[in-house]
Amino acid sequence: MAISLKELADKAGRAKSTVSNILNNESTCFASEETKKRVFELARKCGYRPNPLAASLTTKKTNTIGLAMQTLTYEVAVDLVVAIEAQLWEEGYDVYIAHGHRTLETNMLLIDNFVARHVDGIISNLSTSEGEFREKLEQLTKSGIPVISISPVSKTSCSVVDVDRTKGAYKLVRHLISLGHEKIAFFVNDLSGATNVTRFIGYKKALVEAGLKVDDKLIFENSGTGSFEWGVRKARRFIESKLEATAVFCYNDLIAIGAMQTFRKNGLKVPQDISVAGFNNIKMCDMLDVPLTTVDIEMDKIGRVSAQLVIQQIQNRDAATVKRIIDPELIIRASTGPVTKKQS
Amino acid sequence: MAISLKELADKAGRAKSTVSNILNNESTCFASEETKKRVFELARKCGYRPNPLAASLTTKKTNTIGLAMQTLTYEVAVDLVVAIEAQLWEEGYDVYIAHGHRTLETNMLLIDNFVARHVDGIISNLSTSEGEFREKLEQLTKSGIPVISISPVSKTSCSVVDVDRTKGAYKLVRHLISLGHEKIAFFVNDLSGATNVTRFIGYKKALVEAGLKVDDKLIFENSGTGSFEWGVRKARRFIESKLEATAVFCYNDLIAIGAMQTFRKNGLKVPQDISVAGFNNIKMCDMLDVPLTTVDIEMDKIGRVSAQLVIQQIQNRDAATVKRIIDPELIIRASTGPVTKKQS
DNA sequence: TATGCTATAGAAACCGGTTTCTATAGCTTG
DNA sequence: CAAGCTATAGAAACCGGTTTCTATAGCATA
Repeated sequence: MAISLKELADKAGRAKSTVSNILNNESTCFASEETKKRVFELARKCGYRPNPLAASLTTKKTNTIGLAMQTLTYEVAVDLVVAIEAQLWEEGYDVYIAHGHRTLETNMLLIDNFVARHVDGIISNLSTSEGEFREKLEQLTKSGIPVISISPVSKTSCSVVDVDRTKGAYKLVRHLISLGHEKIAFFVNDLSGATNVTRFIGYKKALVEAGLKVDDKLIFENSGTGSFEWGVRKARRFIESKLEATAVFCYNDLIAIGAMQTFRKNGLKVPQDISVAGFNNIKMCDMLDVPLTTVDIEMDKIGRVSAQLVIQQIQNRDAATVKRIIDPELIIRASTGPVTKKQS
Repeated sequence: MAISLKELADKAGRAKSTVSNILNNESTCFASEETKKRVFELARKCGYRPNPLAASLTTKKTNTIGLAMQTLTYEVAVDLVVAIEAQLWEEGYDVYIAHGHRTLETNMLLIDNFVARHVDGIISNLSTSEGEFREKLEQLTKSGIPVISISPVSKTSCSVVDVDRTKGAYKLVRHLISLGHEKIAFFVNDLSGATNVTRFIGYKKALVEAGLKVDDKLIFENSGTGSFEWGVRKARRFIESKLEATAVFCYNDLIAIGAMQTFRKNGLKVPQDISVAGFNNIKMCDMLDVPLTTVDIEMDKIGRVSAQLVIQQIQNRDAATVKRIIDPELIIRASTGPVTKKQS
């Protein structure tokens, strides 16, 4: 079906090196205008498309990026993929997608596989950042394969693009404080997770700055999936424990949505009796009976930036690695409001 | 960094053809046991990984599948991608992902790009099924590149895996009828869209079978995005038009959710005053104050089947093309209930 | 007229594998 | 002892490009 360079060259009555030159260096090549024209026309007529596999063999470029995702089922992850894919497509790169299956081992395999495929660069949104994995990323960067990590990787030499979740949490909690809230509960599923800690830091910072105390009883932590159901369970426990908190900051939107629904089912009005806020700004926030106040982490922007960055580093191998931490925006909706009842 | 076959062969004191043979045909190759052992050990020690680009050049296989998605931002699309990627990864295939940008032209480019990349097979979830595009898919199938289309492509020679949306709609509407509903509105965004028509057919079939008439006034059709907001608008119009319908069947869940919320905000109780049903069974259905009755289209299953099918057809080039139409399941939740008020 | 430059193009090597075809040593068999 | 196998391995061609290096024709120059 597909015609080869050799065949095309034969038809044009020229050597394949000549034809290759014409096709790749239209402007600088020394072929005569007439020959050029003939070759281009013939190529078009025959629908010639160079075999990128063969080309890669010598050029050492595949015009391919490996995108490793920890998960795809969460909405923000999808926003990321969409933005990355769109941007890379525009720039002429194709993207291999792979999603981790939770274990460090699989994640290592994913990356190795990308390397074996000779991708030009890697964008990793894997959540692993443990020693062995971090080392691998560093090693890749050093060996000339640009790596962009979308997720906090401390003390690493690879580039990082991420959201400043600490700042986001800080902004959110300041907002709650400005509404008069002094006892603000924090629903978080696992403080050992990197992105969770960052939010906790922002939470504490805002409280401390306002002269409020950080009360351990208000931290609802335990490991879980970060799901809607988890939010429901947490909210039940919250109600049972009869705390005086007037606001709840949930580490993600789904949890907030589960919590909010549970509060309302139990006769608590949101935001009159209790303010609820989430994190991430998934589309659902706007579809609720009481729209959810949250922090927009702008995953599409992160995606675009990551894609641009990886291309930049491919084109300029010895460009310095970069940390780009994006400042998220507070989205105020109806689920948070001023304190109405007196605190005892 | 990476060691080549030639270098490995030199270290082993053997010709590269010999080493290649050992590595690829462990069992049938004629090399002496001792040589085999030495080669394997050396390969492991040096971390030898064959360059798949070079190999593909002669084998004509890239162990690569192109996955073309019309959209990625809708939840069912993600379920599909996850299932496909997971299945293909298990079988040793890598997947190129690309998502269309709405136009027929871009979709054609996507496919051409996959072909140029020499993918072993293509899974297409593009919504285009117009003449030119269908022809392209057929042509690929004929030229030996297996294509699985996840979306109705009529009269085509490529394989199709899809949900029987007609049956799903039929089941759903029968359910409503069994609850006593006789006037059932249908919210659909564009009856010229292929998957929308299928639902409409099921809707009509169930009505006709039950001896009920299909009332044009109950069909709320116009083009739109199929979004939550669209459902809100439709529901407002529905309320204004003071129809006597006691149930609404929405062509997707988001629309149903928007509609349901609007009904409730306007004082209509769901399901007491009006039953609402959707289609697709997105996760949100279970998180609502009134969980949504819907049809589960089992995208993960579709994904797995598509992946298996494409591999099957790669391994057996002259396998017949297949149409596999999966029977979706009705999921009954709280948003639909028996008719309570007398119909006038 | 010999020399040298320029414009154009071809030959050949290479990328890193796979595959086919050939070679040889050592043994068995007639 | 010659003929023929068998077991093992190497040589070479090939896949489809890119890149470098060489060749030649035609013209200007000394």
